Amino acid sequence: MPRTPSPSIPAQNIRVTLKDVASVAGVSAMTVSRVLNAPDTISAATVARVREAIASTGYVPNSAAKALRSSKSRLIAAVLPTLTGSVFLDTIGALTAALARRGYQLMVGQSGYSAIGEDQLITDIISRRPDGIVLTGVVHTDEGRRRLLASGIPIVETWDLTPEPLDVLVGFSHEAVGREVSRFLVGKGRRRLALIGGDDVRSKRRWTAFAKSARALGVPAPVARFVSAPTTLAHGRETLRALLAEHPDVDAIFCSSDALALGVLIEARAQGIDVPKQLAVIGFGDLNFSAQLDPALTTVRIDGPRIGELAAHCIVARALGEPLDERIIDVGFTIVEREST
Amino acid sequence: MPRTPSPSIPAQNIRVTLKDVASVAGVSAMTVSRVLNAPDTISAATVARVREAIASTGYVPNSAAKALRSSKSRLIAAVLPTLTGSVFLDTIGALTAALARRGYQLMVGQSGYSAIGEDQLITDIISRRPDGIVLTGVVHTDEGRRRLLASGIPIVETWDLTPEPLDVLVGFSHEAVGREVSRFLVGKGRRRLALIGGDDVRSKRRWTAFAKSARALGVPAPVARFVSAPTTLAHGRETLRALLAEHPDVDAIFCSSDALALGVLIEARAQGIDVPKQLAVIGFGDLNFSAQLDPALTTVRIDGPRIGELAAHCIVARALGEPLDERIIDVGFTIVEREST
DNA sequence: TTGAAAGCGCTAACAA
DNA sequence: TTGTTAGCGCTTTCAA
Repeated sequence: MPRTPSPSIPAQNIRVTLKDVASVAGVSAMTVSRVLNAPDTISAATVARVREAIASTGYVPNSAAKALRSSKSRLIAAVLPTLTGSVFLDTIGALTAALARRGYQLMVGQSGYSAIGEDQLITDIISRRPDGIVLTGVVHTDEGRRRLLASGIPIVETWDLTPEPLDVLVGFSHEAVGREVSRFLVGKGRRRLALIGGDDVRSKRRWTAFAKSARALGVPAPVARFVSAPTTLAHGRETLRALLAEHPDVDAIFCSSDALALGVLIEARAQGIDVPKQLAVIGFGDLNFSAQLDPALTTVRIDGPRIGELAAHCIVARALGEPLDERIIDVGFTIVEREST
Repeated sequence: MPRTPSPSIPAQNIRVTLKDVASVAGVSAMTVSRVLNAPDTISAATVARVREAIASTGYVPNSAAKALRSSKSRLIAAVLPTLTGSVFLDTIGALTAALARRGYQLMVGQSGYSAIGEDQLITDIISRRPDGIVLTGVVHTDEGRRRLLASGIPIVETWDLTPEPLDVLVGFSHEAVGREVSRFLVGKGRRRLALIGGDDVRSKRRWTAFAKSARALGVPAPVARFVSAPTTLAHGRETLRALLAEHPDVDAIFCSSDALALGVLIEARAQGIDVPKQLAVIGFGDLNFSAQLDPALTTVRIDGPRIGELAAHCIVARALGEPLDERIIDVGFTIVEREST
């Protein structure tokens, strides 16, 4: 019978309640509650006695009861397209850690890359009455935005500087990225620019600014190819092949992800194309392998963990009704120049 | 005042309760509850009337009240070391999706690679009264295991075939991986084996079996280098350099992750070492870029999403008190042979 | 097929 | 500093 708890385990039972602790300690339930939530208001002797009772009974508070009574769930919901291979992972990881430090738990919802199921997801989230919702790289249907807003739950959007945020926003301007990358490439003497991106809204916004800026700088109109998200190395290889077949004179490529860029690098080598001499390649994301590639990959770096930490700060402040210095935080980005351009 | 909800938004309010819906529909609260949870027991006409009232009021159930009364939270907690760069991501992603399909939400806890804070994490998790807990790649302190068990909450461990599972287990044998990889390499004529791994328990278990099997096959004792988790490409480069400096005759390397293996590949190329002629390289994880590398990387493939789906199946079955066919599920692994060996 | 009463475990509000 | 009362929103149980 290896699964029977050994007798050394205290009589911990999931059904131990505040009342049980109270009667063991010889105080009222309210006093136990105060020891847990505001020990300063209770005499040291009582606190000690109650703490002992808690330990001996193995009491663990019931968050559902707490949430029901106090209307505070200490739960934050995060919505992102998918967990798998996501550029948002560092953000979500940092968010989880920063929230845990503040006594909040994270609930994860994957919206997928389509709007299907989003409605159900939103209902599920609202039904938990989280103290806040962090949206990451998610574009909502109007209906979804409306329901989220109507719920009255504080919302922080991240990874995007939209013109009309729902409430608080922590991100950067994808337009600025597109513009600066095209300036950077043209500044390096490139004239036939191209972009390979995912078919998501953020990538499209970078493209629009990229193309517009290139034209303003007097070089020929760039060309673009879009692949279905999430973007992979294989996409990069295939798309470079197709792109060069049609536009052999392209001399610079902006890839929507470092994975795509790695694919481009590999395909270029396979075709005997010299990077950066014949072709400049710049990625997006600065994954941990990018600096180590040969040639080392020039890329756009976003401080994902910082976004997560700021989002945690903002959403907790909003949840507690504290004032926020700014409603829109631009974390910016950096073009990390390496060997591939 | 752009933040004031537009008047077209229905009077959705987070404070709409079952009672409100009931009075709008002209029925009792209990009837509304039944329409939501067991519509078959209610007449079609009443169902329609209640559904209308729900829509017009914008009612969203309160999970905390539901959980408190019914002792069912429809919440599953997942514990993993870290979200960032984790080999478990596909598993967690699939788990989240599979649970959502069954009406369950996922709560994420990061235990870190140390035991610090694990105790607090466990308390936080138990206090939510999740219907189940999925443990992924986490080795617990005895105290932690005891408290988890004492909580009475169903537990599924994943990614590991430990000799004494807490309850249900979905994983594979790290010993078998180590053994098979050494057999594979020796079968290819290699004799001076080496391993580069993370300093986690699973990696160490693979190493022990790898070394033992190699000796049994009559080749010299393999050498190993361990780096702090999570493993990166940079670790791979550095460690290969150090390893070859000391053991220049090594002719095969088993890396604990494909990221490490990529680093080894890059460093080998930088040093003018021919892979696979002079050095065979095998990774672990089969990341999406591994097949595209040059040379394409031989690696050990684990079906991460399958583990997540099976874990979802098991934990939900346990939560509902349904019988389970097996308590230990071995998903196995595959050595995917490519160009690097 | 529907309703009424009770209470899940906790804390806000008030009282002592 | 501590206790009492009431009730958060829902579902279990019993009754009709």
